[in-house]
Amino acid sequence: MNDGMIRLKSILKENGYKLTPQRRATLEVLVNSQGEHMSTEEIYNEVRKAHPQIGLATVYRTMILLEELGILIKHNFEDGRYRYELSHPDEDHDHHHLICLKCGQVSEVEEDLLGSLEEIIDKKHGFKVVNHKVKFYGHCINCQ
Amino acid sequence: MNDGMIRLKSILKENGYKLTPQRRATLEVLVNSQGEHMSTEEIYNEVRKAHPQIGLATVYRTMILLEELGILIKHNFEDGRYRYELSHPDEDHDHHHLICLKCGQVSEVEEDLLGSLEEIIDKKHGFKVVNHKVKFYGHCINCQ
DNA sequence: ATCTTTGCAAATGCTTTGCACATTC
DNA sequence: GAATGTGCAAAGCATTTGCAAAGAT
Repeated sequence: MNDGMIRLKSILKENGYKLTPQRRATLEVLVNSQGEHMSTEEIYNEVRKAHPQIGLATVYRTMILLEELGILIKHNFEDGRYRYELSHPDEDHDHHHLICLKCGQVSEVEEDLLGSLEEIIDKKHGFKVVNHKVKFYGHCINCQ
Repeated sequence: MNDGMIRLKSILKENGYKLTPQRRATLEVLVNSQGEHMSTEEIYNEVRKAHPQIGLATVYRTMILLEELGILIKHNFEDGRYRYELSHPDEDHDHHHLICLKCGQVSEVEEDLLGSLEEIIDKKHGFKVVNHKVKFYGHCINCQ
């Protein structure tokens, strides 16, 4: 068990959950697919390769759990299913996504740069921002 | 028929669609609920008051059509259904939304202020932004 | 022993579709 | 009268749930 898995296991334990073989297999798929945004069914199909008797409902339940614990970020790219990615423990806010309107490719942006906007939102609306989800739609470098 | 409805009718006509009584009733509900974010079923229930024999499928089909024409903006607030609002013809980008994590209230922000971020995205990624969807999660003024 | 987790199948709930009829140009 | 739009009921499909069995502490 590597460092990352030890960290995840302790998050589960702190919250009263166990690192079962099913959950571990699911986490391993997620760790090995960093940068992708997999749907629950895609994850299930991967997990099954290592763990053939697992049930789809278990993977669904695992996704819900991991999202509640902040281990996963849940995305909606409007294709009829939710997609997930591991959250980065050192990022305090979710990163932004670029979605190409032609080819559908999803890529990521590290820059945050919403500080000044969030300050204005606090001053004008009295709203304290905890997190944000930002998607940019447009044309990627290959599709212009 | 007021100015707004005339504009909407001409958008439909330009694209080869008719302003049927069902579509008009649906648009009227949307015009009269500006600032809200209604689900298709909620809209259907309103439309039925004026137009009792309308079918739910017709409203669903109307939402798809109006979104394709850019008349409606489709939102996902993670409550299991899509919600819609009229797009403002003078806004070139969708406005941002503030979502309270406690009470669920959704409010709107006029400020855009993503110009510099979009410039960086163009320079670094060669990605040409056409539109964006920005949601801020946090605590509204009443829930702090 | 008790509490948690799983697998299976069935249920749920939003949305879409097939089709016959109505309406519009 | 050809194309477009509608209403209804049925189908689709991602996700959730009930429940009995299995596993962990």
